[in-house]
Amino acid sequence: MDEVEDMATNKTSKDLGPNIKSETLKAEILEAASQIFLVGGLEALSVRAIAKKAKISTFGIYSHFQGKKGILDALYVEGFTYVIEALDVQIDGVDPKVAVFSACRNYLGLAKARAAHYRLIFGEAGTRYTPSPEALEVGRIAFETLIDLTSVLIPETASDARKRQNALEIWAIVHGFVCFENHAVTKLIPDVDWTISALAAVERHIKSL
Amino acid sequence: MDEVEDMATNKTSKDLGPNIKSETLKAEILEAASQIFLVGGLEALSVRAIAKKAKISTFGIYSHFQGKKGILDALYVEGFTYVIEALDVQIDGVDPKVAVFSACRNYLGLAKARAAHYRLIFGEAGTRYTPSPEALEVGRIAFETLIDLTSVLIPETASDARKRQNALEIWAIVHGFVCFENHAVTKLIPDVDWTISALAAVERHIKSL
DNA sequence: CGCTTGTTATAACGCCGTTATAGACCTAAT
DNA sequence: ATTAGGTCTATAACGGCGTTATAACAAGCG
Repeated sequence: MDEVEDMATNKTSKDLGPNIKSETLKAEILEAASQIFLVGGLEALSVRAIAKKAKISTFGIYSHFQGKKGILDALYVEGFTYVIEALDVQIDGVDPKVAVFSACRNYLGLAKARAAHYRLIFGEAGTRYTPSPEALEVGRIAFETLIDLTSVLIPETASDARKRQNALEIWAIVHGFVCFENHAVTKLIPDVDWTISALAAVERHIKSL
Repeated sequence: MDEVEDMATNKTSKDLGPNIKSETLKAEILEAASQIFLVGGLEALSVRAIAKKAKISTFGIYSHFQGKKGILDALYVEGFTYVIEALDVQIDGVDPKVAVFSACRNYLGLAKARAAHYRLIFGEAGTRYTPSPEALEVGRIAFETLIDLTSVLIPETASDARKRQNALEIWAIVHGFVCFENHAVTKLIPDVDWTISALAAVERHIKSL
């Protein structure tokens, strides 16, 4: 009896082992990719560089992530996850304007601290990369989160289209200023505090509501 | 006397010939690049593709444009030149709001008709491409043109910083909506007329002035 | 004609993402 | 213990990229 149970336990343990190892390795690969991306951006993110940092061969990128696109999808999800986190501010019992301002500040901070992620989710890779449906879903959730947040600024009776337009307007303003801060032409404008400028534009918008 | 003049003329003619031929070839190379770019964007714009379309070897890209960067600089200049043209609307004797609206419509149209140029001037190539000082100058001129145009909306006594902020706000709005129209997530929103949405946002901004 | 200089086609270089091949390892059956 | 089959993965190769080196060609001069 003891021998039979012993063999069964060993077999169960061995079945779980590879799965855990595979998930751990996948996480290590993604961590390596994130670190390279954070410092060197898309240009530094080659499968050879990731494989080297994760101490595997390039083949591992394909078996665990189905290739570079899988890596980009994971980073895209990371990028929009950061956006969702930035928008996660206290709404209840807080002045709506203060809440939205706080979120915008978070967003501007994220765009700076995670510049590569930000550029990725805004299409730096161009037509060479199309996000997966799963990645797009996280983006959609982020947008819904933005709509919910910014809706506190307008009457609850407003239509869905109105709420969406309001969210898009605020997003356009903030995103626009993020772009100017990094744009080859506008970043050369002297004596501009881009955060202050962006928040001033948001304030103007809020006052117009 | 006639023979001396004849030889001098021949020598002058021969000196001019190569220069004209070089400029013509440079223009043909750039035309080939523009056509490839217009249809296939940055991804299709390889030196081999340009060389093939211009019926030269890749070496010609280097001797005439000092490499791919020179091509990108020329396209960057083209991109901002289109922007300047879009902003070139009648101001005198026209309602300021109508003038700005007209320019915004032009801008939105340009962003659609010249999508690859637009993406290039807004950084699609990322850190792999840095515009030359000459290219940046055209961008600066475009921005100055935008400031001049949008200043008709505010009092002449406004400070330069105020005029600049106003221009940035309108630019952020319009650019933001251009981005959403093409963004993998937001472009999936059903039943959105992006031009109408963008112009509505601009109108809200103008009313807030 | 031979030599020198300038121009340019073409192959090679090192990089890229990806795939094919070979090798290593494990398991089951005999 | 040996063999066969399956799975995983390192590594080389493939075809593309931007760029440079090499060889070939053309023009000019003595």
